[in-house]
Amino acid sequence: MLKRLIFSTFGANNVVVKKVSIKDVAKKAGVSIASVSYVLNNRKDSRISEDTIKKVKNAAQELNYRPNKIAKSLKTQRTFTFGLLVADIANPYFSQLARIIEDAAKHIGCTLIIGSCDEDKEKFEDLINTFCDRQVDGLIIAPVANSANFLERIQKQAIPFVLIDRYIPSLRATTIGIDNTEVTFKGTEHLIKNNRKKIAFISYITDLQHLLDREIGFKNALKAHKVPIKNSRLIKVDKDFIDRDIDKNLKQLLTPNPVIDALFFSSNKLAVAGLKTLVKLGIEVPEKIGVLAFDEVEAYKVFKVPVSHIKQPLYEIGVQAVTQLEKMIKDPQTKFQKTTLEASLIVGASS
Amino acid sequence: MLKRLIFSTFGANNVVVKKVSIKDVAKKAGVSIASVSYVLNNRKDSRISEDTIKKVKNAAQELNYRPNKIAKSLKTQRTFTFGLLVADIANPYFSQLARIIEDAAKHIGCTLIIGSCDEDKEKFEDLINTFCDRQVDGLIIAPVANSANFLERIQKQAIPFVLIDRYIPSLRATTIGIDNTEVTFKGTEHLIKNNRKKIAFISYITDLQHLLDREIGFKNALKAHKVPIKNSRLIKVDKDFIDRDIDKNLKQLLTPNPVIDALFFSSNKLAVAGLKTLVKLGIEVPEKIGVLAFDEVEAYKVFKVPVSHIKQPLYEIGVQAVTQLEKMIKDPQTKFQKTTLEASLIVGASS
DNA sequence: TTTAACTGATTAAACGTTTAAGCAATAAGT
DNA sequence: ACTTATTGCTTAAACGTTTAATCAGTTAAA
Repeated sequence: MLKRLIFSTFGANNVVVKKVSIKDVAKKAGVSIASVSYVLNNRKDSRISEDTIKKVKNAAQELNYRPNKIAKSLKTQRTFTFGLLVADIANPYFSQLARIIEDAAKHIGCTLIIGSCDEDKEKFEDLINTFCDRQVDGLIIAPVANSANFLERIQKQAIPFVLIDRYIPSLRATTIGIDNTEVTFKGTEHLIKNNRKKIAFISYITDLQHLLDREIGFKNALKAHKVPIKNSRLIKVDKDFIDRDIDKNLKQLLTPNPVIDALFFSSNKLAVAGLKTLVKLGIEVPEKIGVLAFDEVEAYKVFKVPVSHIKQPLYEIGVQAVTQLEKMIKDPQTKFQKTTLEASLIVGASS
Repeated sequence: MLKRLIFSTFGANNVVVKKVSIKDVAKKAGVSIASVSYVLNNRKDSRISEDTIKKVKNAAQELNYRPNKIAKSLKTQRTFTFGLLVADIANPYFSQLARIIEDAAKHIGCTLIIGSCDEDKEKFEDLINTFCDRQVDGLIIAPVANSANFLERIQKQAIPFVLIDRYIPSLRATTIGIDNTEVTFKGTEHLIKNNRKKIAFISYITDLQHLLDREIGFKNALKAHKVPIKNSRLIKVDKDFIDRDIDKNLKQLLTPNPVIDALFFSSNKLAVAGLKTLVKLGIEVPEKIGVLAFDEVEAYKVFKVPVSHIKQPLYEIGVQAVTQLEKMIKDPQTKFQKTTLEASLIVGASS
C-alpha cells in the first residue's frame, strides 16, 4: 500500500492513503487482478474457488476497496449516468420532476447529471454536448423551441433520449407528456360551466408547441360552447418579464372595474405572478374573478382560497421517462413511442 | 393513467455508428494520436507545426470529433465533476441553491451530480460513496445529523468538500453558512419591538445544529427583552408529518381564541404548512397574529399579506461554495475555513 | 495408459486518452 | 567541420478496469 505524506489541514491525521485499486486487492489476496474482478463482479459464468472468493472479499474489505467507475465505464462503455435537461431546475415543476427522476434512476443503479438551459437554444445544445462528452447512457430532455435539427443529430449519434413535458411535432422520438389541448379544454369548460364566460387566457410569447396547444384547447372550448373569442383576452407575456407584463395586463383587465370574470394561467410561474398581482389589487377571488392555473405549486394552497389547477402526473412522467429510456438503452431497436398521460383538474375554491 | 400509445415503424438506431476517437482523427490527418492530442488541447509547451495543426483541426472538424471525457478523466485523474448533496432537491431552498451552484460550476468548466438524501444517514452515505466512486473532484454537502464520523473518513480519503447550510461543530471542515443564532435573534427582536411578546416558535424535532441554533437565538432574544420563555410555545414537529403536526398545534394555540400573538417558523416548509393552516382557520394576519418565516419562497408573496421572512444570501452561498471548493482542489494544502454570510430580515406586512 | 474434459487460475489486450521520452532532421554555435 | 540545440513528430507507457484466450492441473472416459 502506497502511502504519501501530505501537509493536510484536515483533522488530526495527515497520512493520506492513495486510492486502493484492484491491483492492491490482488496483491493482498495473492491472486491475479482478473480473479479479483471476477469475484467482485460475482460472475457466475467464470470459475472461481470458494477459497479465492473468500481471500478476495477479505482483502477488498480490509483495504476498503471501491471500484473506480471511471475506469469501469471506459472499458464497458456504460456509465450508468443519465443527463436530465430542463429549462430551470429552480422551477418547482422541474425540481419536483427531477427528484422523481433521480429516485427512479437510482432505483436502477443510475446517477443523474442535471442541466438548466433557460429556454436558450445555445445553452441547450452546449449542455447536451457536455452530457454526450461525458458518455451518458441516455438523456431525458425538456426540449427548447426549434431544437428539432439538433436532436436529429443526436439521434444519428445513437444516443437514446426521451422527451418530457414538451414535444416536437416534426421529430420522431420517444415522448412522454400530457394532452395539453384536451386538459385545457376541460379546464376552460369547467370555468364556463361555473358561468364564467369572460375568460382571459394568460400565456407566453412562445414557439413551444405544448404551450400553443394549451391556447388551442382554450379556444376550442370557447367555440364548443359558443363563447366568442376576444383577442384582448389572449394575453401573451414575455418570459423574461413575467411580473412586469402580468402586472400591466391584469391591471388593465381588472381595474377600475373588471372586464373579465376569470383568469386561466397556462403555467405555474404565470399563475404565481398573477396571484401576487391579485393580492396587491385586492381583487376578490372567487367572487369577482375566477382563477384556474396550470401545474401544482405550494403557493396555490397559501392563497386566500385554494387555487383550482391542472395537475400533471409528475410521478408517472418521471418513472415512465426512466423506464422507457432504460428500455431504449438495453435494446436500441426499441420503437419510438409517444406516451400520453392523464392530467387532472383539481377544483379548489378559486373558480 | 396510461392513455394512448402510438408506435412508430422504425426503431431508434438501425445503423449503429461507432463513435469517432482520437485514433480516427489521427488516421484521417495522417499524424500520430499524440499530435492530435497536443493540437486539440492546444498545448503551447509542445512543438507542432502550423501545417499539422491545420491538418488535425480539419480532420477533427470533418469527423465531428468529440473527446471522450471518461478516457480523459481516467488518464488525468480529474473529472471536472462536483457532487452536490442536499436533503431534497424538490425543496425550493435547495433547488434555488442548486441552480446557482450549477451555474457557478459550469462557469469554471465543471458539471454537477445532484443527490437527495431525505435527511437519512444511510442514503447520505450511499450517495457520497457513489459520488466518490465516480471520482468527483469535490463535494458540496448539506450534511445530515450525526455525519461527523463519516465525513472524517471522507477527509482521510483526501476528497475535498465544503459544507453548506448546516455545519458540524465537532468537525474541522470548510463551511459556508449564515449565523443562525444571530439572525433568529434579530427576527425575534423585530417581533418583540412590534409589541408581540407571546411568540410561538415552530421548529423540528432534530439534531441539526443550525436548527438548534435558531431556537437558541429565539430564546436569547426573549431573555434579552425579559420576555418569559414558555415551553408550550416551543413547538417541535416531526419532519415526516409536518402538515399533521402543524395543523394540530396551531389549532391548539389559535382556537377558539389565540393564546399567542405571533408565529415564527424556522423553515420554509414549516411556514408554508403554517400559512395553509392560517388560511384554513381564517386567522387574521397581521391583526390577530404576526408571522415571521425563514427562507424565501414564492408562497410568501401570494399569502394575503406579504410574509416577513429571513432571507439567506443564496447566491453568495452557492458562489462561495464553488469558489472555495475549486481552491481546495487546486491546492490541497488550503486551510479549512468557516465563512459566515449575512442573512437579512425582509419585513413584509405579516408582522 | 492415453486422451479428453473439466477446473481454477493467469496473461495480456483493450477501452480512449495524456504525456514523458526518444528520434530524426535541421539550425546554430564554436 | 564537429558538436550542440532546436524543431517537429512518434513511440510507448500509463490510468484502472473487463474479459477473451490460455495454461497447468486434476479428473473422467476410453
